[in-house]
Amino acid sequence: MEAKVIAIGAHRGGAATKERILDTAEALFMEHGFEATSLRSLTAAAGVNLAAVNYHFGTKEELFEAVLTRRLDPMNQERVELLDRLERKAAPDPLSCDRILMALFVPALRLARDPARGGKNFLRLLGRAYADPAPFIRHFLSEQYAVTIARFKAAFGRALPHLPRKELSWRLHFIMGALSYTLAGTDAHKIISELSPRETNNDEILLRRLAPFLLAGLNAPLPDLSEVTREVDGALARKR
Amino acid sequence: MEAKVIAIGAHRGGAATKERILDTAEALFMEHGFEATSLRSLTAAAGVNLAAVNYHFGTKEELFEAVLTRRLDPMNQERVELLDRLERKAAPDPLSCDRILMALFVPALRLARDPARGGKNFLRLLGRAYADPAPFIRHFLSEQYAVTIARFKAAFGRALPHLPRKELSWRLHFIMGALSYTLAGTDAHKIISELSPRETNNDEILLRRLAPFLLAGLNAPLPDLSEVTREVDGALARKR
DNA sequence: GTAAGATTCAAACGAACGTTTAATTGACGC
DNA sequence: GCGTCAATTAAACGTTCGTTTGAATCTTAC
Repeated sequence: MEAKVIAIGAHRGGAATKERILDTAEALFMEHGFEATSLRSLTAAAGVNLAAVNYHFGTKEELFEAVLTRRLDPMNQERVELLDRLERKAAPDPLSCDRILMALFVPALRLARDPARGGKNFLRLLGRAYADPAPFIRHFLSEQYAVTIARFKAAFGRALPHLPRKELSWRLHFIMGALSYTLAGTDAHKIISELSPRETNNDEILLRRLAPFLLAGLNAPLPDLSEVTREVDGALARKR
Repeated sequence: MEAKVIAIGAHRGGAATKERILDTAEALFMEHGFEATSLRSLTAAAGVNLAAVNYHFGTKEELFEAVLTRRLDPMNQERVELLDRLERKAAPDPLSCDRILMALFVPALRLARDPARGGKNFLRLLGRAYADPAPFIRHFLSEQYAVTIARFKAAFGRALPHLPRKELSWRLHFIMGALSYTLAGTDAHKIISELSPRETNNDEILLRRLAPFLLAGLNAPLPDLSEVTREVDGALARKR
């Protein structure tokens, strides 16, 4: 009898407008970024009053954080739970890299597939947020991800015992880069080449292409840092 | 006798203020992004009049494009020239992947090393620009890169004849993602883990770590797309 | 039915934005 | 020395921004 009260029209249960704001914000922040999205266009698109954002969320920044938290918290929780489950199943052997990657990708796929949870929009927004220079976004994301990333890093460390921890940190960084860049790409693909929209919009095919690529990168031979400047300098000297 | 006239003070040769604007814009756009950088703070930091930007560059967007073009054009030209030279040296054999990657990285390294050409600032700005949702930036970058990317894609295609062209397109996309994300990361590293500033600021070590990672990814086995939904669905079903 | 509280609304706030204008300044060829 | 033109300057343009306000409206419990 509570859910029945919540209707489409205004003035009927504040939760409706609050969610309409979140949904619209998710789409507009994804499309134009944080700075370029005005509260006026946002509230107009959501069909709510201009003051509604400040009333329900406080400030524009807090709205942005609410948009991220709504999807990110459950997704990261799923990731860790899946990782735990897979690790228990593999015990006492350490979990293999490809299964760890799966624990990282599958919850993201679940989210991308579920239109009720924002579908593809949110992953794109997340990818964009990673590259946003705004300090409050960076702080927020690093806090949100700290625990999850540490957990996955430990798992990768067990799967790749020969890999120095510093090298592992870097490769995790590369993985997050390729992942967020790929997920963020709406028309970014155009920069690279002729990929049909049907290809670029299918997040599942995308991640199944990305996984082997990253897996091979994780198992790559260690870089030779002894002669750091030699060969490069050679190429440079040959130029001038 | 012409260079002598150009002095520090105002009113002496317009080229001075024009470059001071470009340098300052490079730094501020890198730090705060395009939207969040106001022409007022920019011109104040550069020590020039507010109207100077519009006078010399037309609009704020044209200024941004000028900032990018100044470094990007020579860098991409270097890349293609280096690629041509290496290919001629390897002929009639096709150039190996690691050398193609070198042709991609070395000019970027040269730029990052040269303080007179903006140093590290510009690569960070470029990485950020790749993820910026502003349409004019995306159009600009895709036009700027179209020729260069196509040239490198052809080279990779010869080095990896067994790789389907579509798969190659994706892997090039992943490479650009890891590259731009890595270069863009000022404090983005904090999200991942404990990497000392000395590590994160040394672009040379960075790229020498990135190269083997990407090289392995390029040579990864083909993804199995036949059972696209099977295993993933299994993991999903196990969840609920 | 009415009081209390939550929500919506129109309107306005002051500040900051990108851009334009008109006047001023300096350099340079004649 | 003077006219020409490029460059700089201070001021203002109109617009848009995020946020706040106080009244109006709806919901809910008694």
